[in-house]
Amino acid sequence: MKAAHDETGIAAVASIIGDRWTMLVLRDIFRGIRRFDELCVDLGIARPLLATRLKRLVAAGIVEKSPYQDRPVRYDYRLTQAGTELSPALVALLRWGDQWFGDVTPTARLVHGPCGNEFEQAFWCNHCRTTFGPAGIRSAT
Amino acid sequence: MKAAHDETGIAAVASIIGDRWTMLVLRDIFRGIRRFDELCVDLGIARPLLATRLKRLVAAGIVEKSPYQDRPVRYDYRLTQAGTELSPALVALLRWGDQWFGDVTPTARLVHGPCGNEFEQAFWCNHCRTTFGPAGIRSAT
DNA sequence: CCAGTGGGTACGAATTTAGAACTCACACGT
DNA sequence: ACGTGTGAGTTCTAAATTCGTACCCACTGG
Repeated sequence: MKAAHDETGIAAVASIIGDRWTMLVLRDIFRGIRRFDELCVDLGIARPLLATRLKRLVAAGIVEKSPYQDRPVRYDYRLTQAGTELSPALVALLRWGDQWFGDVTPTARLVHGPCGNEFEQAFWCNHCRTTFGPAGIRSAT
Repeated sequence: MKAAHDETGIAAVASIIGDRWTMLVLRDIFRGIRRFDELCVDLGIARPLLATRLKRLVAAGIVEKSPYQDRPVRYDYRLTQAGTELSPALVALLRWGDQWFGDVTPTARLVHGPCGNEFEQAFWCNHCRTTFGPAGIRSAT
């Protein structure tokens, strides 16, 4: 893990969620699955791997571990603000995955909290006052 | 690589971009770096790894390899439609990474093609006719 | 005709991953 | 008081991946 030199944003992102499980763990926490064993079962991940993934996410400040009861002390994992703000990315990945690689069942149904309806995701140009899709992007060196 | 059973969208996504390099490769292609050697140098990735990553991406239908000259035949790699439609996710990840983990230099400046200005990314609820951020999302089981 | 460039392969060494089994603390039923 | 169950992990080993160096091939320009 030498990822400490070229910390250009995505490099950091890649070093955090760049493995086969972390993204899935995040999706599950995002979906409301918060307990160690539940995650373990739902993902079919081996326990040691889940443990290291969670530890890494906690260290990165993306999820936090908090006790949800004492007398046996039990913890759950929930998103921090940084974690919550990952949702645009998660949503985009999720939809893209469902669109191009999903078989039948969509991964999760996400809705607009206040009204309960499905929503879209788009780019918005403040200058042109218009929304646009992937094709409208250009990279300005 | 057993990822063929629970193909629930992100599982597929995770099995494709779920390693430390693929996302970075994608970012670079997205940014306009298209040739093997350029990618190799820009990323600091070992050649064999880049080769397998590219092969995987081609197999997944995300990038395609096309000759940009013959007499020596030389190829470049460019995004397919599926690849292009990954951009919302890439943009979201990129911005999130820059915001929470970037040092100073943003990864890339992306602008709205027609006007050249920076843009935003948001969720849009068609029912409420309003845009909203991460906090407005709820998972409907 | 031979050094240089672009685009890769082949092959071990080092690191990760996967999974089964084990631990520990407490709670509950009897 | 005793055994069983549960949540949340840790330890240990074999198998798979990753990395890096070194090598190969086609072609071209001098």
